[in-house]
Amino acid sequence: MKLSTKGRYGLRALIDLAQYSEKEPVSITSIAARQGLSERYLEQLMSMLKKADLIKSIRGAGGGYVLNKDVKDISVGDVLRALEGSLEPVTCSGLDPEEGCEASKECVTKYVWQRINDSINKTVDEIKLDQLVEESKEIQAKGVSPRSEIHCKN
Amino acid sequence: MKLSTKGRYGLRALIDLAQYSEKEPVSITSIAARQGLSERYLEQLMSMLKKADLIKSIRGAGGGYVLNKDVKDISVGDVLRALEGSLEPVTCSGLDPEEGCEASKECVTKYVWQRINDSINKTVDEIKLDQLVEESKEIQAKGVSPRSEIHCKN
DNA sequence: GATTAATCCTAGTAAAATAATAGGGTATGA
DNA sequence: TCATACCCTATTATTTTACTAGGATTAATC
Repeated sequence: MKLSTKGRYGLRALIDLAQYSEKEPVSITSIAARQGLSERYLEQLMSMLKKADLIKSIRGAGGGYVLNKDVKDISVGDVLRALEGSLEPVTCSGLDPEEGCEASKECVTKYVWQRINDSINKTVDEIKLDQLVEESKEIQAKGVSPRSEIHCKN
Repeated sequence: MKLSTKGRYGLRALIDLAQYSEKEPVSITSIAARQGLSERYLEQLMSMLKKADLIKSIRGAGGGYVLNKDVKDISVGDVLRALEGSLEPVTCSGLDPEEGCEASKECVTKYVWQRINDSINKTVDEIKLDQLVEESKEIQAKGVSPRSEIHCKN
């Protein structure tokens, strides 16, 4: 039940982007440098966020990315689902009656998976990007490692 | 964010065990046959459930496993944590202030991981084994595939 | 128009985790 | 003594993850 680096790095990257893209587009290079991530890997994550219409890109010199929605209209759930795919704890749980596995009728555990799925989605959809950006600004205002060499692995 | 077969098979196995162990110990062989699981793999899962004190074993001929607690005192959370380890969505999230990663102070996302963790645990701890056993009996009473050849992969 | 700074797209690959399989040992009832 | 069952550890095949790499396209600037 672990998130992959896609979800972890991607959420951090998007918070960073939200924080720095108010005046001009933010390049992958700059996000990667601030967050201590591989540029090439981050590129792929940004591509996924773009496909999910959370960000848009400006190509060419001076280009980069900007948000495609207001920070308050992007939830952590939107971000994680874009990067991780469905957050369902199982793949063939028959949560969707159309796509359920063939043993769905006699499946006792499917309600368990359904409830876990619902609670995860509810939780991540309640948290919006603006809250996290605010928090990030506060932490930086307090002067905690403005140019930290320590990078979180999450 | 997927559960492994450990959690999925193990929960099913424990529901099966709870249902059939009222009169006598239930062997791995019989659970594996009913649930369509590998005996050898299931053996490892049962060992984990035993280490977590959820079940106890009776060795030798006629032996098998029985529950070590009342069905109403075993939660899905107990089972999944025994099999999957912590259900935290990240490993070094600094959720525990003692063990947190070194970038913990400046970590914006840790509250997100904390909230996901809390909601998952709350959900799985609310569901007790007795509910699932009841439901399983009902399904079987309705005559849904009493000796089904179709086995759920979850 | 050339250069440079960017995103874009696909493929490949090393490492880690997962899901089993396998072999042999120990206990116990008939 | 034999068959049935749990016990414990090691090995292995497969899958997934987390990158790395190459090269194409776009656009601003010199």
